[in-house]
Amino acid sequence: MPELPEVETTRAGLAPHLEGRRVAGAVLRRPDLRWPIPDAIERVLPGQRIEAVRRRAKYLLIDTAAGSALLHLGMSGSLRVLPAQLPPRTHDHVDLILEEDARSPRQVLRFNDPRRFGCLLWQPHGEVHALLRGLGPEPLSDGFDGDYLFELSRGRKAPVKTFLMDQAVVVGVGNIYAAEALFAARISPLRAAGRVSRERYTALADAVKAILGHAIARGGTTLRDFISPDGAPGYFEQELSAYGRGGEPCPRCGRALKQASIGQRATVWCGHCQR
DNA sequence: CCACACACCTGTAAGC
DNA sequence: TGCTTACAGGTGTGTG
Repeated sequence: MPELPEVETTRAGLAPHLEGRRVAGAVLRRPDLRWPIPDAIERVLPGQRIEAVRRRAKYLLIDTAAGSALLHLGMSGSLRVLPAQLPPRTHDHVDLILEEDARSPRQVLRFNDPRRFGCLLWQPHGEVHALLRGLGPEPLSDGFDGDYLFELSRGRKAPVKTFLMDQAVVVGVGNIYAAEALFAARISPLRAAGRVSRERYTALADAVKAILGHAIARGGTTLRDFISPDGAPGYFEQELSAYGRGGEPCPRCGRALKQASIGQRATVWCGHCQR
C-alpha cells in the first residue's frame, strides 16, 4: 500500500483517535520487524500522552513528551485503531494499548505487516533519528520545485526516474507516482537526470505536486471508514495512466505503453509521448 | 560523491 | 488440482 499519499492518509486517519490520549502499554508479538524494536517502546512510551501524529517522508511520528515512536510501513504495513478485545490476526506484530477515556472503550493501535519491511523505532526527545537525516524536501513544500531539481541534477547520469525516487533528492515519490509524474511531464524515465532541461523539471515538479496532492485529497475521502475492517486505499487504480498498464494503449496517443525494469523497478512509459 | 546490485520477507498470481 | 516461479507499492547497505 504505502506511498506517500497512503502514509499521509494513515496519519490523518489516526490523528483524531490518538492525539490527547495516553499510551497504556505495548504488546510485542515478535521482537523485530525490519530492525529490532527498541526497549523504549515498552519501557518509556507507556504512560506517555500522545501530543501529535506527524509525518516526515514516509515515516510516521507519534510524539510524546519523552520522545517519538517512529514507524515506517515498508511495502505491506498498515495501522488500525481497533477494539482491544479483537483477537490479533496473522502478522499483527505490535499493539500500542490506548488508555480508555470517556468517549471510547479500550482500544489498541495495531501494526500489521506481512513482509516486515516496516519498522518501529524510538526517537528520544530533542534528537533526530539517523533515518530522518539526509532526507530531501517534502514534495508538497515550497522548497521543492523545478529549479531545485534542475540544479541538483546537473552532471547526474542516473535515469531521471531513479533520481526522482532518491529520498535524498525528494521524499515520498515511490514507484507508482514516479511513473505517473514522468508520464504527465512527458519525460522518458530512461533519460539521464542531468540531461533534462530546467523547463521540463518545472513541469515534472508541478506534476509531482498535482498527482500527490490529488491522491492525498482522494485518500482523505475514505477516512470515515478508517476503523472499519476494510482498509482505505490511498490511490485509485482506474486513475493511473501508466503504472501497471504496460502493453495497453497510451491514454494520450494510443500507442502501446512500454515496460522495462529501471533501477530494479518495473517501469511503464510511452516511447512516443515521453522523451 | 555517485551508480548500482542486493538484501530483507510473505502473499498472490501466473505458468506448467 | 498441485507445484514452481516471478513479482509486488520501500529503502539501507555494501561494492566499485
